[in-house]
Amino acid sequence: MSNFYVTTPIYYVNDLPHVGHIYSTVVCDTMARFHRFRGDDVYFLTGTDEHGQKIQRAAAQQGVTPIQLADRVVERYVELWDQLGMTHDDLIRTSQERHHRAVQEMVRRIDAKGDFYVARHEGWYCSGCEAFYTDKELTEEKHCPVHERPAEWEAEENVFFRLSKYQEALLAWYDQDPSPVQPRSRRNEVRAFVEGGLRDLSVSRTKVDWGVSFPGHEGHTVYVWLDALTNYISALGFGSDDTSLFEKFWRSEEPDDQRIHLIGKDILRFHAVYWPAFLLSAGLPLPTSVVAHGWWLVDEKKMSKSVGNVARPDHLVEEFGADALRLFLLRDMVFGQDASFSDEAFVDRFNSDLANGLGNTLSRLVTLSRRAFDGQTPPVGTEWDGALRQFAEQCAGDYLSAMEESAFHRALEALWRLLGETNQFLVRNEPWKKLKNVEERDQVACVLASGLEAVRIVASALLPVMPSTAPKVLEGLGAPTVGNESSLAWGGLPLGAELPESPSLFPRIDKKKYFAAAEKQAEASSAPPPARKSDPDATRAEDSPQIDISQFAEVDLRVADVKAAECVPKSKKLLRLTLDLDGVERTVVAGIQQQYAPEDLVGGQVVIVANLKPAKLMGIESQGMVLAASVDGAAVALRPEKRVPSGTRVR
RNA sequence: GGCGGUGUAGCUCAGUUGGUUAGAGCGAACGGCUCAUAACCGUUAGGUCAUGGGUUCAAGUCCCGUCACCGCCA
Repeated sequence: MSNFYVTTPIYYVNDLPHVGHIYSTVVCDTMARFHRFRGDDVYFLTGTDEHGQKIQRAAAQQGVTPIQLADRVVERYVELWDQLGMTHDDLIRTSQERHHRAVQEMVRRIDAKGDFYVARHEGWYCSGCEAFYTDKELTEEKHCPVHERPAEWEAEENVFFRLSKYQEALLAWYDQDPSPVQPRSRRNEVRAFVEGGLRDLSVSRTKVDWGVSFPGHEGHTVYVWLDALTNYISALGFGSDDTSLFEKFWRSEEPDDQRIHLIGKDILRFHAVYWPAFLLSAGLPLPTSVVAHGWWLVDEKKMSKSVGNVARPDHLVEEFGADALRLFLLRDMVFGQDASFSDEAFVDRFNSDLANGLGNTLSRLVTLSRRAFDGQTPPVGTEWDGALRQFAEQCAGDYLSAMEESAFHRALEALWRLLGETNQFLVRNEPWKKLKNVEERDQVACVLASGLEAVRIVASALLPVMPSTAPKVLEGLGAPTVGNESSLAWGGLPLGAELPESPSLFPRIDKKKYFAAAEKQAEASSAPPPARKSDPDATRAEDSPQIDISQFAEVDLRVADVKAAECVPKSKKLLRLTLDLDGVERTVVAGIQQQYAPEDLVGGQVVIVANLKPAKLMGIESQGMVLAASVDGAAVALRPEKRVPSGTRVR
């Protein structure tokens, strides 16, 4: 038995929870449950990242305090994790006092090591990124390359961390075998970055009040990443009076103990470069692995079509249960890679794996056994089928090794291979033809017991993945509803046990009906599709400050005909549109190239803000702005339901 | 521009240290069966393994070039 510590990223409270957050947390929860299943001592942490200028500003805009804003979003996370059956041991919030203390302790340790110095720093600053940019990195208009809004020239006297000092130590760390940075392609990426030379890192801010105050530097707060990363140990009591968890899950040096940070690939650098450097400086152990997973992508094109993405993940949960979503997320993504999220894929997976696979196999076995053995599993003394047993042992072994490698898709594949084999086994033996034949009773018992046993093993292995329905399957088999690794061994099925009438655990989804209904609902509520990335627009409508009608009237919205459209060279996002506005030609640049091809728009109509000050984008003057719903950064253009004269006012 | 990755059946992906007719699941078609949730079982799907060249007795699997997409960096 070893200590197993696993963490999700801490989620920024600027953003409401979406598939990406759900996925990270589901993966960690599954890992945590799997390790408990194996008998490890597990600590599973999730949390929220609440500091920074972005939150400060968003709160000010909404007329609330930062902590009020954070509380509101955290509440949503708590509800969601509850709904999804997450078993985290703690949820750390960076606004908590225990966290502040730990961050300050971290700062003191790094300081004691002599790894801080003060320097004046001047440059283009983007508050969205909370980072400085060089001239070259900005766009021609001095806009932030990420947020595409103006960067501000700022000067600060900052505390710097001697990151460059740790270059060699980091490279040596990456080169351990197995590498602590997973998957391998990510390790290479990080290694290349570090090899290219590290610049010291500015780790204090004077423009941000909403943060951890920097010990010894009045008016400075700690850089958000130094602050945020420390959550992984602050939650364990680092810097507090009680460091028992910290000693056990972070400081222990047992070779089998693990400290795993599961992260999205976008925050790899912070976790694989900055965080280990901070820890090295502070004289603390490093994580044993930093595992980066891919993104769930939403296929925009399918979104409004008859089949595709019409429902949000939370609707899927409401309708089909958290376990179905958990299975889908783990089974349909090759771990580490990107995958596309569509509810068509979800429904297909549900029907083929849960309804037809697990549910139906359970159902046919239970019915047969109840009929043959008077409502019970086959009698005590029944022999097992050797071939099926061997097959099951092979699959269970594959499952275990795949789970250890976080290869969830392969682990699940192994279980469904066993279900497939079980169905073939039944057809080969045709027990239903032998029910009435007394002479063949032993053989029927052997076949049914072995079939039930195979399903029992599958259900036991599913406990970490489908924590609320796997026990129901086990219950349906008359087997114990809890389990550990030894439950995967052949022969655990109670013989001669009462077998409840099989309930339909996973009723097949009628795909046509489902999509017809879902589409109607989507139209009615115009539910936004699942979000993917953090998005400043993802705040709730009721959070926006109110304006009066005259303010609205200042905005001149007009319908315009699209005469021509072309991609802006060298831009991934921008389209140059030539519009006709009541006979007057206008050029408008719109950031919708990823969702619309030029030919999708030409001949149609769009709504524009007609009295917007012209602005140059990629060297083209844009005389207006196309209105579009921003769904997590992806544009859905607003277009009149029917054609109206060009220049018609919108109000 | 530099570095790295990917490109295999309609879809999602496996393909070990190069070796007989390139695989799985899903979807589709046909047949079978009837215990079961219109399920289940069997058969079929004829894919230039992105592309051009090279090494080899033999290459999806190694080498070089090209194209496309993606990631990191500049």
